[in-house]
Amino acid sequence: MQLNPEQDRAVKHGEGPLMVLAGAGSGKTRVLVQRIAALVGRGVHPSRILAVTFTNKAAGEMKERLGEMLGYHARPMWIGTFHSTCARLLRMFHEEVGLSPDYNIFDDDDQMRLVGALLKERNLKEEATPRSVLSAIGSAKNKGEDPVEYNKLGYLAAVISIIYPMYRGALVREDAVDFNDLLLKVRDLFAHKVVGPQLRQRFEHVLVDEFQDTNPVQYNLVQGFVGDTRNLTVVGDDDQSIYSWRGAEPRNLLDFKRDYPDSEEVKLEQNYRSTKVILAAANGVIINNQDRHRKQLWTDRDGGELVLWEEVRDERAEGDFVACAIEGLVAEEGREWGDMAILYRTHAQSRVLEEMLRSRGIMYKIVGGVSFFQRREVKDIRAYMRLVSNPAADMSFDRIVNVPARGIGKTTVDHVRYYAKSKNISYLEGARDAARGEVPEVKAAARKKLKHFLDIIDGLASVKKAGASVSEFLIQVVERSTYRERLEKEGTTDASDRVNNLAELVSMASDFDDETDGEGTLAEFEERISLASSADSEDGRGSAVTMMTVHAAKGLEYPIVFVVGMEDGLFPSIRENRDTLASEDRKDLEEERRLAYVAFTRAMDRLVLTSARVRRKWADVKITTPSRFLHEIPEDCLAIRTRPDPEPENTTFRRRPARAGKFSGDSYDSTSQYSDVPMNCTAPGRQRKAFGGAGGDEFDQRSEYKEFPTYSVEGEVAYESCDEFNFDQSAEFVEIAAGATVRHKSFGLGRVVTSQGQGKNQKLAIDFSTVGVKTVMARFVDPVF
DNA sequence: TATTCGCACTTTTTT
DNA sequence: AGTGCGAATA
Repeated sequence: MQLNPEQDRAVKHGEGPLMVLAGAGSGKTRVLVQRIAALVGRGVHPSRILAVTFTNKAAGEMKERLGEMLGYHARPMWIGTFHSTCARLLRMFHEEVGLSPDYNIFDDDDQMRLVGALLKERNLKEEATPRSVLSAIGSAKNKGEDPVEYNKLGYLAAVISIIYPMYRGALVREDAVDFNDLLLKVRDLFAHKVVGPQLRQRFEHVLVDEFQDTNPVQYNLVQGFVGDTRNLTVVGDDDQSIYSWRGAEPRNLLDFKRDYPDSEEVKLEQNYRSTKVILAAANGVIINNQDRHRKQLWTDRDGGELVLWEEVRDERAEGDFVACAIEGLVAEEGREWGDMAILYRTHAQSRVLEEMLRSRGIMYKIVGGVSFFQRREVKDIRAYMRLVSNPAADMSFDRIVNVPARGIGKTTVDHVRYYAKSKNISYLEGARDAARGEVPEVKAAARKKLKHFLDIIDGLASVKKAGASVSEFLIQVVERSTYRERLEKEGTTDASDRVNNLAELVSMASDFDDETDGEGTLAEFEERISLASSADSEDGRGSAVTMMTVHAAKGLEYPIVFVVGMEDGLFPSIRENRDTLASEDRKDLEEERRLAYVAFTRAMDRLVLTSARVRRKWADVKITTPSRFLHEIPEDCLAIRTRPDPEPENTTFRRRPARAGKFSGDSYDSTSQYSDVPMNCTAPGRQRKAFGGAGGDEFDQRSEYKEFPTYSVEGEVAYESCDEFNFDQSAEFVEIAAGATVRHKSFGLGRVVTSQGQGKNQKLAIDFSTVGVKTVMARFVDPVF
C-alpha cells in the first residue's frame, strides 16, 4: 500500500518536534513503524531510538514489524510502554534509586492488601476503604505530586497523612515499587548528577504513541528523554482519549504545541478502516463534544450496511440476539468467528454473553477480566518467588507461610510478626528466630512447623543459587511447597483448573527461558508478569469471537463489531451518589462519548448496537433508557429495530424459574425470537463446531492444557553452566568507547576516559565518582549506555 | 488450628 | 451472583 501524502510527510519528517494528529483507522501505527525505519535508514543508531507504546502488545507488534524490515538492527531499539521502559531503566540504576536489582513491583492486589492491613493496624477501617485510599494516593502520584499534600483538603486528608507514610515505608522495606513509583523514580533519576545528564542524552529520537493518554508524569519523562535534541514525535487523537481517570491529560496535545512552538503538525484524516456509514455514525456522536480539535475524518469506502440498532428485552435476549447474528453472518456472508468482536462497557456484562454464545457452540475468547496472573494460585507461587529473591518481602511471607496449609496458625504468625516488628527485622528472619526458640510464645510444636516452612524456602534458595532456570525454579516451588500435591488430592474440578494454571505458568516460564537463552532471572520474569496487562495475553490463535471491554479494544479493528449494552447509565456509565460538580459530569460524559467513538470506529464493515429495555443489576431488575449516544447517530446511517416482548404488554416480569443445573442458558434457545433476523440465523441445531459440554468451562482466555514438563523431583537437578551465552549476544554487543558511562560492581558508576584493545581484552581507564580514575578490564564493567 | 457459615461488598474503565 | 473476610464451631 502506498503512503498518502500526509503519511509520507510524517514518515519523512527530519529533525525537530513533530505532532501527528491521527484519526481512528488512519494508519498511524504504520506511519510510526515506517518513520522509525526511515530514521534508521538515515543513519540514526537503532539503540538511540526510544518508542513508547500504550500496551506491551503494541510494543511487541512494533518490534516484530521492525524486525522484519530491519533485521537485527531492530534489536537494540527501545520499544515499550512507559512502565516497561522505566522498569528496565530502574534495573540499570537500581542503586541510585535505592532498590535492589531484584526489586518487586506491587500490583493492584498487593497494594490493596497492604493498605487494607495498614488501615486495620491503625483502626481506620471505619474511615476509609483501601480502594478510596489508593485512588487518592494514585491521583496524586499520577500528577507527580505528594499524596499527603495533594489530598490535604480532601475528606481523606487525615487518613492519607497517616497511611501514606506507612505505605511508603512498607514499600521501601519490601524493596518494592508501585506502578506509579516506576515512573516517578525514573523521573527522579533525571535530577541525579551523574545519571541525569546521561539519560538526557541517551536517545536521539523519541516517539510516543497514544500521546493523548499520557499523564503529567509521563510527559515529564518524555521531555527528559528528549533532552536537547528536540527530536520528539508524538502521535495521538484527542477524540480517543479514554484514560483521564488514570491521570491522562489530553491537554498534553495542546501543551505540546506550547512547549514546542516550532513543531510541525501533520493531520491524518483519511480513514482506511471503516465504511462511510460507520464513520458517519461515529462522527455524528463525537461532534457533540465541546472539547476537541476539529478533525474531518473521511473515507472512500462507499456502500456497506447501515448501522443496526437492535433493541431487545433484556440482557439474555441481547446475548441470544448477538449469538444468532453471529451464526447468521457465518452462514450468509461466510464470515468467520475471528472476524467478529463483542464490545461492552464493563466486564460484568461478559457473563451472560458467554453463556449464550456457548449454548450455540460459538467459540469465543475473552480479553481481560480476571487476569491469569491475578489468580490465587499464580499469586501464591509468585509470592514464593519473591520471598526467595527477597527475604524482606513480608507481604509475600504473610501470603504463603501457611499456604498450602501446614499447620502454622494465626496465633503463631502473629507472634512472629510482633517479634519481628519489635526487633525491626523481616518476618522471615523473625520466623527463623522463632524456629530456633528465641521467641518464648512460640512453642515446640509451632517451632517445628515453622522450621519445616523455612526448610522449604531455604531449599528453594539453594535451587536458585545453583543457577536453576526460571521454569526449573518454578517447578521446584510447586513441588517443594507441596502445592500441586495438595491440589491434586482435592480432586475437584476447581483444583484441577488450578493445577492447569500452574502448568501454564511453568510453561510460560519455559518460554521465557527459551527467549532469554536461559539467562533471564527470576526478577525479570516476575517483572514481565507484573507489567503484563490482561490485554497482552491475547494470542490470535484459532478462530474465535473476541469479547472485551471497549478500553481493551483500543487500537484493534474487526470486520464486524457488536457493541452491547447501549443504555444510559451503563454506556454512558453514570455513577450514582457522587458529589461532583456539573462540569465534572460533562467531562465524564464527554469521555464516555469518546469511548463510544472508539467502540464504533473499531468496526470495518458492519456495526451492530444493542440495547436492552430491562437489565438485571445484582439481584434486581432495572428498566433502562436507550443510550443518548444512539440518538446522536445520524438517522440515515441507522436501522432501528425494536422487538416487542413476546409476552403481553402488562404481564409482570417473570423470573426465570430456578434450575437445578448450573446453567439454564440452554433453555433460551427454544424461545429465541431471533430466528428471522435479516442477518439470518441458522437454526440453533446446525452448529458448525461445538466444544465442551454444557456447563463446561474449558474454553477461556488461557491456552490449552499443558502437561507439566517432565523433571526429576529427587536428587539434584543438573543445572547447566552458563558461560557460553556471550556469543549469541554479538548483535547486542556495544563497544565501550571513551565517554561512555559504565558500572563496576564495587566502584559504582564511572565515565570511560580512554579505551585500549578490543573484545575480551579491552582495557578501560575509568573515572569513578567514588575512587577516581582506575584501569579496569572492560568485561568487569557493565555499559550503562 | 481447620473448616464452615453468613455477611458485606462489589462493578467502570487498566499500565 | 461471586468472592473474601470474620466469627463461630469441630
